[in-house]
Amino acid sequence: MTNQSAGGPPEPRWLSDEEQGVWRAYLHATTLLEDHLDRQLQRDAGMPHVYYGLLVHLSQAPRHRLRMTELAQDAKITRSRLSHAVARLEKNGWVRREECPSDKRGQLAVLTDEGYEMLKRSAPGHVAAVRAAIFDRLAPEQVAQLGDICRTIQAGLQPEGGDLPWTR
Amino acid sequence: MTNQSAGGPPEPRWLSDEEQGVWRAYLHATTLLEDHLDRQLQRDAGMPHVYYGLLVHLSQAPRHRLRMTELAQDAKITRSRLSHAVARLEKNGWVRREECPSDKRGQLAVLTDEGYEMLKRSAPGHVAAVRAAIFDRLAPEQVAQLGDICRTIQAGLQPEGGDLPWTR
DNA sequence: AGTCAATGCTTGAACTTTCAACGAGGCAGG
DNA sequence: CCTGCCTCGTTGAAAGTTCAAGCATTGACT
Repeated sequence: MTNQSAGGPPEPRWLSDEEQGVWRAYLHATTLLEDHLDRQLQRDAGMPHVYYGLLVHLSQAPRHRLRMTELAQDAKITRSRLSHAVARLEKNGWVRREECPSDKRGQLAVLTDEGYEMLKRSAPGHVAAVRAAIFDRLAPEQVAQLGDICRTIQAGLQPEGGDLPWTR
Repeated sequence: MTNQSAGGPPEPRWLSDEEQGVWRAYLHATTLLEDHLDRQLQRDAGMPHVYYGLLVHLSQAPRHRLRMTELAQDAKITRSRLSHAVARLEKNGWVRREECPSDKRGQLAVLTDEGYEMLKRSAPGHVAAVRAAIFDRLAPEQVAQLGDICRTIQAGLQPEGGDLPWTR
């Protein structure tokens, strides 16, 4: 009898006590982890976690290069943010820009050899940090559960229909 | 035979394929969600998600007031960040600072009536967004699983021993 | 070819976060 | 009371992010 009354604005469906608890735990866990990894990488690799992720994506791409827009999509960040980030990484000598042969508007972000070396140096420490924070703490079922949960959430937020908001 | 060889540095324990997949899914889900909620709140409440969280914490505190350090701990952010944030929220008229009667160094962050009203206005929309992204998509067992997982991760990252890094 | 909307990426300004340094007050020991 | 150290919270500058606007190219339509 508490929802869906007639007159005014619909009573919002509040979170149950359990849901509130889960939401709080989620927020705390994710902010603590983000923070932790950001610090770890800032210390050991001289860049924030997002930037590191960009290098990782490039290192996994065919010739260590990716169109800007594609990289932005892969990393789930805006093109604007990527532009600034690549500018910074370029100053560090870890990434280089190249013109796209097939589209004169396009740019390719290319992982330099130096960037690749840096990645090889810092990867073990980073993996260890991720492992220590997550995979060494969770039971195998939990890892699988986390995967399913994240994939579900992700799917709900992805504008899968093709109406990409990466134009932002 | 791939780990723990004798000579050089210990071969790092890389992530298995499944672990990599889960980690990727985690990163994507959390960044998309953060992004989504940040935008939702920026649009509907004129502030980022973290700032909204501060108001929520204050609204749940005894007399709508909290010591700065305590608020920072609750929200899992640094005191410096909080200082800047409160300055901004003060400009908006949603928070006010008060001297702490028992400790002259201390400051209390107080939620103003205006801030409380703003919270009441924007809460329904925010809850709806959280619900739409998470609780309406996950099965009840998954919600429980997510809670356990997050609490485990959180516990591993909390400097529970009393060596608080909130001094930062 | 000529037009016009859409795409690819960049830019600068405003805002937020981090980092290191600081001033002020508390607290303990002499 | 004085000294030295710790905690509370703030500050300014540097770094990162967002937002809206902008230029160049492309693609479709005529």
